[in-house]
Amino acid sequence: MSQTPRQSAERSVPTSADVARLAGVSRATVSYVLNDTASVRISEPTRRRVREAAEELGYVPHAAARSLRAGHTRIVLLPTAHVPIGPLYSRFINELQWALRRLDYTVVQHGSLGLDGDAAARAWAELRPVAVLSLGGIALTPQGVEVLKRSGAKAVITLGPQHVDGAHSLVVDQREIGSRAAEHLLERGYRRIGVIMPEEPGLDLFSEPRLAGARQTAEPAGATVRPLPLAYDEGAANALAARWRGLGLDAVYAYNDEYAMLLMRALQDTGIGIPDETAVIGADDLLLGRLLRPRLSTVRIDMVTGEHLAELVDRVVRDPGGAPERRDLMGAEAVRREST
Amino acid sequence: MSQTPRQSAERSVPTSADVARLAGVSRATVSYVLNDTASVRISEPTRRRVREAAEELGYVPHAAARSLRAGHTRIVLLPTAHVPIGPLYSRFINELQWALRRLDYTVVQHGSLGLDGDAAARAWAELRPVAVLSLGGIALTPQGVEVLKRSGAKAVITLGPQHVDGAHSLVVDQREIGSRAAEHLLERGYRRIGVIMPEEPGLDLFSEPRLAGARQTAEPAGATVRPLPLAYDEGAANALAARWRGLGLDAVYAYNDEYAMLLMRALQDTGIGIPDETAVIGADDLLLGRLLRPRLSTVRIDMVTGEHLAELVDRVVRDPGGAPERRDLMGAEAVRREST
DNA sequence: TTGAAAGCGGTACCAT
DNA sequence: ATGGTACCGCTTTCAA
Repeated sequence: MSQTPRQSAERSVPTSADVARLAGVSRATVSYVLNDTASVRISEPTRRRVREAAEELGYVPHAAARSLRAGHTRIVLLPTAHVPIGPLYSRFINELQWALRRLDYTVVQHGSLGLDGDAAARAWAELRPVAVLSLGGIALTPQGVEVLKRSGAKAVITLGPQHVDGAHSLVVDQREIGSRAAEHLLERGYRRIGVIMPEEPGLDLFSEPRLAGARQTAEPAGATVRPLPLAYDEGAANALAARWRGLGLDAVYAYNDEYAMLLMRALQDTGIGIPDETAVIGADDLLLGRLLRPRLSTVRIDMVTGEHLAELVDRVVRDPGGAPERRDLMGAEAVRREST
Repeated sequence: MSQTPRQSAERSVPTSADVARLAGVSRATVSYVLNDTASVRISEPTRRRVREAAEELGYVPHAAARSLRAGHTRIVLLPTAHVPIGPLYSRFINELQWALRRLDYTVVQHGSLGLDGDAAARAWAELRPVAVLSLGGIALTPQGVEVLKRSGAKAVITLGPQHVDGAHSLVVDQREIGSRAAEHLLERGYRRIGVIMPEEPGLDLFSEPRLAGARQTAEPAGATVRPLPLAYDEGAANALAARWRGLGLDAVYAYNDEYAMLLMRALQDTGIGIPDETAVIGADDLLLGRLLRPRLSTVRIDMVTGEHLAELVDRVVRDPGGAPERRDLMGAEAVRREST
């Protein structure tokens, strides 16, 4: 009774050598059996002995040792931005992770903690990822790409506003969204357009190009575009609403549906009629927009799905030389409801 | 011109041996210099030569080789549930990741893809994580914990509804939330309480205990509690609203603010007065609740922060024998606005 | 101050 | 059908 109750108290992690010893075979044989190596025939009794020994010891292979020997990993590195960005985006990331898991990759999220692009790339390269998938906002320079590729990355894929030299870069242009919003407002006859610019740090990566898109579309048509900074907070919205009439705007593109809801409420509380006095359009087509009164017009964004992107990663990993994808990654389309 | 333009075209990843060769020193010296090993003095000229050689070759150490040698990793494994669960939760996860990064851990998200608890634990153990942090909903059995600990995990921490044998488990009780909501409704004099149960798969992990909490509090006080399944979708909400009066309820706890908004809109469209005919309370204290009319009463949830949890992980890793944390991890408090 | 060498845990080639 | 063994890249005694 005073003895070790179970072998589970053993303090050492069993290795394949332990399994081999217990089964009375060599480490090679253990490896063959446990990996079902096709190129070698092992007798059924031996297989059983090995399996039982492994089971009994609770043997678990050591991923690092394995990939050291193999010379490559199945790690897909996902550099992560610090800011959490909306329900749409986090759903996308989640989807992506699961799709990658399903393809048997190990997903490593890796924030770069204020390291500059190249130092970050070096830190990532230490893990010898087979692929790096950089999703917007993360600096990745051509040199960084070089480092990663030299360290064995088969696929370096960026998803962002511009092409990155050396990487397989999917250009997703946020300007499209602002452009569709502006286009819609113009069609409805509005000419003095405000554009909400979230003050939350990190979002400028999205808001700036959206503003630019709105400008590109509106200004040539003779409309004016005015950026309006706004924090995601009731007080800020009320303050903006209080000076609204002085701004002389007849419409506003509110970055996304959440900011639109915030602003719309403040405007309504100030007695500003929507859409009569000011039209409001959001983006993302969230359910909440349909629940507002008036129902919120919005820009629906069709992003590439996580599944699709995971497949792309896999394809590039298998055939790094393949031609870069050139599909459109994002479609955007205005949806008229009642607020415009 | 037809030659290799830069050394970057070399196909092999430089190792510390390459650096040693170029610097004219041994691999040991390279290791000493690059790691600033304190226990050994290397002359300044040598240091420089090594550093320059490393720089020139673009040397990046191999994390797997290092941790194989070291016998341990800095990996914190985060088993991930498939379902994305609300803005609060994803913010929490994000915070946690960053806090762990700041403490120099490598965060690996790992979905278990339909493996059962023990098989999943085995898969996780392959990575030899120094810590495993299981956040609710992920099955982790006592045997799984054993496997992980034997594989070298210093900390196996679970955050969930119940204690897991062998793990350092932080019990966070979702019932508290339902209980606070019910308590608030009772205080305001309501007695026939509906509880919205999201139909989205995965959320039952949260909604069931919240319902149980509401029951525990309401029924002893002579109130009735009626669960009401609802999909996150306008049509479903309208259908529920259409049969609302037949249900004979005077109040409803709507799982969280988002479902509350959905339901409230449908009830209002049906001409049901809030709170006069039916009171509504949500949970999570999202901004959107304050933007509704009437303003939405809610249950504010004070979860442990990501930073705090990361510190706990670090503490347990450093001192695995330490006494289990016993702080309350979640506070919940009803916030009255206008909908109750 | 520096170098030689053992060894971490697997895998796969070459013998037997 | 199985075993011996070199090797993946790095760290860390131990000697010189």
